[in-house]
Amino acid sequence: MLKISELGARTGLSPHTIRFYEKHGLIEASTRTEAGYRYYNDSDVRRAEFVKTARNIGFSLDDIGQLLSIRVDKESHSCQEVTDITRHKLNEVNERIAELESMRTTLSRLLASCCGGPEQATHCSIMDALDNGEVETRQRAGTA
Amino acid sequence: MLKISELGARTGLSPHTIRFYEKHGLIEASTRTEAGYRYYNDSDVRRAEFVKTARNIGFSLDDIGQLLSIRVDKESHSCQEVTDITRHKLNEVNERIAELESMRTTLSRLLASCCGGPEQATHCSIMDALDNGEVETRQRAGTA
DNA sequence: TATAAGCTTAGAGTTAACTCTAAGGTCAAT
DNA sequence: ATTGACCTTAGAGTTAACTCTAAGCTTATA
Ligand SMILES: [Zn+2]
Ligand SMILES: [Zn+2]
Ligand SMILES: [Zn+2]
Ligand SMILES: [Zn+2]
Repeated sequence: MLKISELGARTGLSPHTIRFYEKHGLIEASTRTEAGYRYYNDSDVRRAEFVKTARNIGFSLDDIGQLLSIRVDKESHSCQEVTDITRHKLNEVNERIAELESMRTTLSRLLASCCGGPEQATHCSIMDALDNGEVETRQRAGTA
Repeated sequence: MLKISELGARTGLSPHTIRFYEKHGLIEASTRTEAGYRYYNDSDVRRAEFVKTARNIGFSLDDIGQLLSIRVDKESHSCQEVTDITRHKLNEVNERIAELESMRTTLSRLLASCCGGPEQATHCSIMDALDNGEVETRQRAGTA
C-alpha cells in the first residue's frame, strides 16, 4: 500500500495532480486511514499507471475517462470502441500537425526572405509580407 | 472610416475580438464619435489587417505586440529583431510538431495492433499496451 | 415616432489541465 | 515531547485567447 507521495514517485505525478485526477474520477485510493490518508493498493497503482501512460501518449483526461470505463468492464465493451477513441485522437493529432506544418512553411519562407541583419527594419521583407497579407492563410491560428 | 462591425467584416474578426485586441494594445480606433463609437481610418485598418495576418500565421498576441512595436518605428528596429521573433516561433512550432509526430506514431501503432472489431475488449491489444506501459513515452502530453 | 440594429462599458464565463495556498491534522524519529 | 515531513480539505489562481452578458445609449429606417 502506497501513500500519495509514493504513488507520485512511482508514476511521476505530483500529489496535487493525483488528487486532481481523483476529483475527475480517474484515480482512486481504495483505502483511507482513520485520519483520511489515502492508501493505494496494487490495483489502484496499476490504474494510476494506466492513466499516466495514456496521458503520455497524449490522450485528454476525458478520453482517459472513457478508456477507464472500458478497462473496468472489458466484457461489456468492444475493440471497436477502443479503436474509435484512438482513431479520433489520431485524427485530431493529424489535423493539428497539418496546421502546424502550414505555419512552419510560412515561417520558413518568411525567414528565408529576410536578411536578418542589423539594418533598419524599414526595408524588412517579413514586415512587408505581414503588411501586405502575402501569406497563405489556410489554417486556424493557435499557440505552437 | 469604418465602424467596428465593418472592420470586423473586413478582417474576419468579431467586434468582441476587436475590442479584446484593443484592450491588449493591438488595435486602436483613432477616432471616436461623441457617443463613443469607434471609427477606424485607413491606417487603423491596415494595422488590424496586419494583426489578422500575423494571427493567421500562428503568432501569439504577445508576439504580435512585439511585431507591432517594430512596425510603428521601423527605423529604430532591425531585421534581426524581426527574425528573432520569427525564428523563435518557428522553433516552438517545430517542437510541437515533433511531439505530435511522436503521438501519431504511437497511436498508429496501437491502431494497427487492434482488430477494431465488435468482440469483447478482454483481449484488446490497445488496452494491454496501455496497461503494460508498452509505449514510448518521450514527450509532454497535451491536447491535440 | 417607433422599431430594430448596432454601439458602449465593465466584468464574468469558457476550456484544459493543472498548480498553489491556507489552515490545520498526523506520524515517525529523536 | 518536539521537530519536521507529510497529509487533509476547500477553494482560488494560472494561461491563452477569446466569448458572452447585462444594461443602457445611438442611429438608421419605415
Ligand atoms: Zn534586412
Ligand atoms: Zn528583414
Ligand atoms: Zn480485438
Ligand atoms: Zn482491440
